[in-house]
Amino acid sequence: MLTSILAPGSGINVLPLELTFGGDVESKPTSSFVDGQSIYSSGERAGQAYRVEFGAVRVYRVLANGRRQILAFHFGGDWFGLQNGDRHRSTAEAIGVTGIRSISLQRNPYIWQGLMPAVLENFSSAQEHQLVIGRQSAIERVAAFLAEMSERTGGLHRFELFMPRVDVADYLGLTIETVSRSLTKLKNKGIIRLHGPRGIEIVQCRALEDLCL
Amino acid sequence: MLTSILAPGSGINVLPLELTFGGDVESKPTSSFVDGQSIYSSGERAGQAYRVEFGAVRVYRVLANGRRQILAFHFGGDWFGLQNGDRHRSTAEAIGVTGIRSISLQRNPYIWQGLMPAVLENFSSAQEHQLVIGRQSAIERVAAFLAEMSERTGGLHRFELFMPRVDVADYLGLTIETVSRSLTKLKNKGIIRLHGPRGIEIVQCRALEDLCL
DNA sequence: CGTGCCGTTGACAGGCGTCAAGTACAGTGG
DNA sequence: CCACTGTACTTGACGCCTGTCAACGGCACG
Repeated sequence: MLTSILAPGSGINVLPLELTFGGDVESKPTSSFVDGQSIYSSGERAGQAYRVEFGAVRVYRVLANGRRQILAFHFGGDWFGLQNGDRHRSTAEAIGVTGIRSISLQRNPYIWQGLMPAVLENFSSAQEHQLVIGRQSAIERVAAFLAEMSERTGGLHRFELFMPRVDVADYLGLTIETVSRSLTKLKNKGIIRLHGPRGIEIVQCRALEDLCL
Repeated sequence: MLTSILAPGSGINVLPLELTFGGDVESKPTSSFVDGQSIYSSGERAGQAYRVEFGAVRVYRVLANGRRQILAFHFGGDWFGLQNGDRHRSTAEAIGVTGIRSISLQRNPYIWQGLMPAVLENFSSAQEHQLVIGRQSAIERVAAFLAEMSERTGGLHRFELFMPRVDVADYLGLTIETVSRSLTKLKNKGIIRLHGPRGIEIVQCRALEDLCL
C-alpha cells in the first residue's frame, strides 16, 4: 500500500539516499566499523537514522540474566536504528568490516516521511520473525533462516553466512548446539550441503521452503 | 526521538484522530464488530488505517500446518493494519464487541506522516515481543504477558483478561495447557490471585516484574 | 438435565537445553 | 617448521521443560 505512494516500483530495501530525499539531506560520510564494533548501544540517546553501505549489522537486546536476542540482521541498503522514544533500547554492532551512513533526525526532521517505507519494512520483518521463533521447531527455524539469507543475498543457492553460529542461535531463539545439529540434519537429508563452517549450498530449494511452512 | 517532533508530551497510543490530523480527514464513522468477526483477512487488499475505539483486536498469522501466532493485541486508541505491500499478510479479528474506525490511505495519502508514531509503536511492541517468545521460559512469558496487560489497562493491579486462553497461548508461543499451568504456578507462589477464568490480580508486583527479567 | 465450550490437572513422551569432549583451523612465538 | 593456544564448530550423553493426549470440573445455553 505504501510502496505505491512513496516508492513506486522500487524495492523498499534498496532505496538510495539520493532517490529518497532528493539529495539535499545533511548526511555524514560513510564511516567504517570493525567486526563487533558498536554502532549504537542500549541506553544511548537516539536521533540518527542509519543505513548499511556494505557489510552487515546485528541489532540485539540482552535480558537481565544475560540471554541475548538478536532482533534483526541488516545488510547493504537496509535502514535501521529508527524508533520512538529518545533512547535506544537495543544495541547495533557491525558484523565484519562494515560501512554505515547516518543522518541526524534532529537536523532533518522532515525526512521521517521518507523513512516510512524503511520503518514498515523493519516492522514487517519483525512480524515475520515472530512466527518463526513463536511457532516453528528448531529445524524449521534454521530452514527459514537459510531461506531468508539466501533471499537476502540475491536468491543465490550458494552463499557464505556473515555471522557465527552464536548469532544464528540468538537470532532464532536456540542454542548453538541445536543450530549445529539442525544444520547436520538438513545436510543428512540432502537438502543442503555445507562448505566449511560458513558456506551454505541449498540443494533442494523446494524441500527447504516446505520446511518453512 | 519521534515523539518530541510529532507528538510532544503525549502517549503515542492515545492520539485522538483529531489531534493527529487536525480533523480534516475523511474518516468513516465507527463500525461495530462482534466477537471473532474479521476486520481484515490475510490476502485481502490493504489500504486502510484502523483504530480501536473500544473493545480489543487480535492480529495473527496462520502457518500452513495450522499453527497460529498472534502478532499483537490492540486496545482502545491503538492504530493497526499499517503495512507495506498492497495485500494483508495477517488477519485482524475483534475480541468481544469492538468499535473500529478506519481511514482510507488512498484518499488521504498525506496522513502517512501522522501515522509514523503509531507505526513505530507497533514496531517497538513487535521487537519487545521477540524477546519474550525468543528467550523466555513459559512462566516468564506468562508473567511478562500479565505485566503487559496490567500496564495497558492503565496500570491496574486487578483486571480482566479480554481474551481466552488459546489467544494468550498463541500470543506467547505456548499451548493452553502450559499457560494454565504457569498461571497456577504464579498463583501458588503468591504472586498473583485468580478470580475466575479471566480475572487477574497482581499481588506481588515486584516479584512479577523480576520474572520478566 | 443434556450438550458444548472453556479451563485445569495429570501422565507421558519427545525436543531442546546443558554439560562435556573432541575436531578443525588460524594466529603466535619459539 | 612446528608446538602451543584460543576460537569456532560439531557431536554425544543426559535431564528438564513443554507439547501431546486424556480426563475432569465449571458454566452457559437450549
